[in-house]
Amino acid sequence: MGRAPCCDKANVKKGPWSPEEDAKLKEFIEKYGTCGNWIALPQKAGLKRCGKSCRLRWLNYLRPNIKHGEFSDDEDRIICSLYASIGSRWSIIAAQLPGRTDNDIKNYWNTKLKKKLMGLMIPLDQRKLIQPFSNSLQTTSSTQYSQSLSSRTSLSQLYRDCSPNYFTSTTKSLTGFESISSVHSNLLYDNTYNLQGQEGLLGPMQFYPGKDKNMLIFGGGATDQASCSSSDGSCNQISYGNKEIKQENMNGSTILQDYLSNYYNANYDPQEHQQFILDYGNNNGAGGSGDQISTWWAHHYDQKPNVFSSNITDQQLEYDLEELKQLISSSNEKSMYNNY
DNA sequence: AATCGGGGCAACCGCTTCATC
DNA sequence: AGATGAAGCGGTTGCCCCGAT
Repeated sequence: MGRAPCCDKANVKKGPWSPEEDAKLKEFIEKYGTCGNWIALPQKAGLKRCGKSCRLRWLNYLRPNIKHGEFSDDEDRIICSLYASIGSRWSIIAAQLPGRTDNDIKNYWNTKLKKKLMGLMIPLDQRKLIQPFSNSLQTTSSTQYSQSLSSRTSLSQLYRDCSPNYFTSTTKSLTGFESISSVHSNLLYDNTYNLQGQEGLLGPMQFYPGKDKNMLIFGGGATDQASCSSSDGSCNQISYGNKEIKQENMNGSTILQDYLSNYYNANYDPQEHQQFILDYGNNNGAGGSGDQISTWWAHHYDQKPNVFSSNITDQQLEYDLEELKQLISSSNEKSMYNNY
């Protein structure tokens, strides 16, 4: 014997609410409140609805200060951070977003945000934005490399691996990983260069040597945060905050090569190494920094590297994308098993 | 113009948690 | 401490809309 139903199912209306029903419910609650009893409310309000249905309609749609429409980037970040920390506790997540309901956030996550996240970190060659320079390189597959990255590391771990001098802190807080912005001024000062491309000056770009010689991180560029001022347009000095950034033109490719040889304490041969480039930042589509670097590299070193792209910006790195992806796939697997 | 399929979202279902007796 | 019922919650469903064919 199951539990007694909360209402007389035969006499309650189901389906979408009419404007008249909305008005009745709103008027009643504004006048008398919920009286602490949703089950009894519909009868008092003259509605042929289940109490649970009234409660849901009020909480998700009718109550004051409900926010509908597009979610902001900030809201996205909060949802992602909390989902990474506590999972699908929608009511708790909703409590951090004034005006949003748990149902709204759940729907948004399931229909848009999840897909948006899963779409990040797709190798550029899969997006058909960069044509591989040589067939042999194409078969060494940045897909394989990115798969091996996914299986062994997270994006934040990758940053730390690749730039051990800068990423000493691995503190993970409730809201996610420490922003890399705090170390950015050092990176900019040491590692910002102008890249001289076939079509002229590409830079300024930042690069960070990888722990693995086959990996080079490029991205961001200083243009997001930096300002360049000069009367003749040569842009020899760039300001970042109060700091002036040293710049050199990498027109002969020797500076990068020298820098990397020095960094690795060994002769560095770009044709042997650096077949994989992680391009990060918010301009890594066609014509973006990864595309430009790939072209630049090909021009100077006679081979086109595989570019592994992440649409992630420093501010967005408050949650761990790879962990989120794992969470998403594991929850998908779980619901798949539940169907059997 | 009709049909189809996918996406988005409101609403429902049923399980869990909480409060009260 | 256990029983009961209401509220809360998350997963799922089903309808509507819109774009593609």
